[in-house]
Amino acid sequence: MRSSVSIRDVAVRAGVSVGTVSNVLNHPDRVAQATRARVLSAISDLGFVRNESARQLRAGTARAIGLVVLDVANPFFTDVARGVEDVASQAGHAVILCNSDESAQREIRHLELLAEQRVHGVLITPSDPSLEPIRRLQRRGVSVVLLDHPSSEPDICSVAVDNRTGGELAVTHLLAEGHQAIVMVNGPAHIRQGRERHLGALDALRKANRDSDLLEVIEVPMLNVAAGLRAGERLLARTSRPTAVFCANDMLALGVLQVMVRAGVRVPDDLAIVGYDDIDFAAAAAVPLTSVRQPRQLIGRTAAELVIAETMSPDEHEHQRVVFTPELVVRESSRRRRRTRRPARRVPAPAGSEV
Amino acid sequence: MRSSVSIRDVAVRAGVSVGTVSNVLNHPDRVAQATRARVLSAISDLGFVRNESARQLRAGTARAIGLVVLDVANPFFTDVARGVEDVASQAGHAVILCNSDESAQREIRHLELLAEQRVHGVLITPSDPSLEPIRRLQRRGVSVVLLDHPSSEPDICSVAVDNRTGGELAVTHLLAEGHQAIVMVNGPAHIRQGRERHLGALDALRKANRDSDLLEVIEVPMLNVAAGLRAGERLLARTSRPTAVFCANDMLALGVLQVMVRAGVRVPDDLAIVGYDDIDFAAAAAVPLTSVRQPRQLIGRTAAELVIAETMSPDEHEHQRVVFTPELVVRESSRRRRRTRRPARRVPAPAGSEV
DNA sequence: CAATGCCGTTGAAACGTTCCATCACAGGGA
DNA sequence: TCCCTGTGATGGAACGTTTCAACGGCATTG
Repeated sequence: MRSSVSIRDVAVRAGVSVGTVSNVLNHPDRVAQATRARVLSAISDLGFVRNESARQLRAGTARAIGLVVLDVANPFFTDVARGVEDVASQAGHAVILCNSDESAQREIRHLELLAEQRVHGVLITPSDPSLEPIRRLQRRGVSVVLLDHPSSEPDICSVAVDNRTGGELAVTHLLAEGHQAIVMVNGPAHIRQGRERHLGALDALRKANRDSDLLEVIEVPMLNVAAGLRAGERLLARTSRPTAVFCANDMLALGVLQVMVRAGVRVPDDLAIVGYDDIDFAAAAAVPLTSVRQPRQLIGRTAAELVIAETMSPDEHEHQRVVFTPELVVRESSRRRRRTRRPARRVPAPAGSEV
Repeated sequence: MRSSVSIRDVAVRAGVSVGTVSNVLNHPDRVAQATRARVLSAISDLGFVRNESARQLRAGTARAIGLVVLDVANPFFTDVARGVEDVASQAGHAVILCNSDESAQREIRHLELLAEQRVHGVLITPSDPSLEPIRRLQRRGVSVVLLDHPSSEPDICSVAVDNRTGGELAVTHLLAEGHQAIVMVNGPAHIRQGRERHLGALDALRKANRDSDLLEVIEVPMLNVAAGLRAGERLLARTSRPTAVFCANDMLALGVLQVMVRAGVRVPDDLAIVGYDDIDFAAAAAVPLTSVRQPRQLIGRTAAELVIAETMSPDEHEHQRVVFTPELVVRESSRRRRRTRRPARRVPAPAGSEV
């Protein structure tokens, strides 16, 4: 319990005024060497810890930034978070990590909370397509940077990766491998990333002069492994199966892959799979997963730098729209021509495996 | 910018005193229906958001609990975090998530920060074996619960899984599969979990009347995939290789597995691998990974409940030491007798595969 | 010697809440 | 008529900081 010790107690013990103690804490150069030493020893004697809420109340703003992501369990976001954290802690800011679970309602609650905390800025992957709660926050003077979501309007910073190009890369690759029936396993329609990746997939078809019917979409409610498993089971239960699946992220792809491997469906021979994000686990999957790589940490770093820059000088700040370009990483899960990975392996080539 | 609107502005607009506005916020029953309505509409007109630091300053404590983990990028911890978050948000608390990266120094910095924030309680997986920084926090009246770390002393709550039993389960299983040379890939010595899993492994040897030389230890600096990759390469470079590897967690195991698969080492025939934690990705690995399962979310939930209970009634609180029992999940990565998972597969059985 | 400038320190105001003792008022019972 | 009670509203104190104008003392300068 020890009713917590305040700056006043320290002042009494050191025989100085509270103002001086505060100066020792915040402007050590303003106070004489001897006094400073006295105050510091009083601080350590009493075990004084500055009360951040009081500091904040006076200062008007917290030394923290909020980070709202769709799902912390997704390694993509933890990597982004790592980038954010690096930059933020460099600048002396704490990071408050929130999970919206792709729910607009939870997003609103978290933003409310961050507003009450008077955070400096917020980095957010929006769940609510209207961006309305975010606007409200902005109107209150909080700098906001959209994460993994390009801004359509010019009055807000954003850091994103070109999802449309990513989707196009993935499907162009599958077409080049000769696939004629592709299913895209996508998240809920209000998740913009998925919508854009889908548009990119359609671009790929168009550019290859293929009919857009070639691509069918299966929508799942969440972007995690469990949803991937269910999608895989749905695919398995069908009478006519596609020859390739493009998943909106790696978690879904790993789920689908797991179902296929268990059911004895050969990947990629019977079914090719392409994921998105290239999380670390993609390379270690049952069949190493082809995926679209995004510069995860860099996204986080850039976003954090933007938000900090904006809070430093809100007036001359120019809103930026940073877009990174994704990159296709081809691995075994989508290679028609199978590499003889394991020396002992001598499997009769399935029909149609010649490219 | 809109210099933020305070409770006072609301009061003026609604034609009441600040006390009344505060009552509307905190004790709505105390204020008459009509007044309440007037105040509420003033609040929404002005877009008032309560200043949490002011509230906190007055109340003396934040509505938040801190969660310090070794590595957010480890799915084990994100699952634990999910459990914590569920319980905490139920109780109206925010969760401040910190990453110690297994570094005692970062741990200290984070605890310092949490102390400044006057959090209600802290859940922590300690990096610093001395627990000294944690003691300091306790002395200041913050409730602490050790996470994934049994407490040796009776004056602190802890929630853990019996690591020693887990280690024993893993190695007993490997011995039963006939392995004669086992390597344990372990994290740094100051990480208690790893030390205990190692002790359990030795228990298994003893109970089977085997010589303890049978188990060799490779120590790596971190418990992540990258470290696992390096460990795998070290193993690969050796002239005499073990027949089985037990990794201190799944991230390491996935790293080792990836190296082996790439190098054409057959798993489990040439090298069996057992991991620890049974993260979701373990089942989806190149060769589905045998692992020791821990009740991840439950650990988080229990710890959060304990810390909240302790902060509610610090005096009559009985410190508890909760220990869960782990469970071995056997998958293909350690099964001597290979199941014919893929119909096409007909691999000549390697010598000694008959159990 | 007076004026000036600098350094280190002080004391009080302010930040936005919550809490609490107090008060105004209306209605009911004696 | 007076007193009592209960309901709602009020005003100010308190929480622990930071900031800032003011001040005293000392050295320097004219």
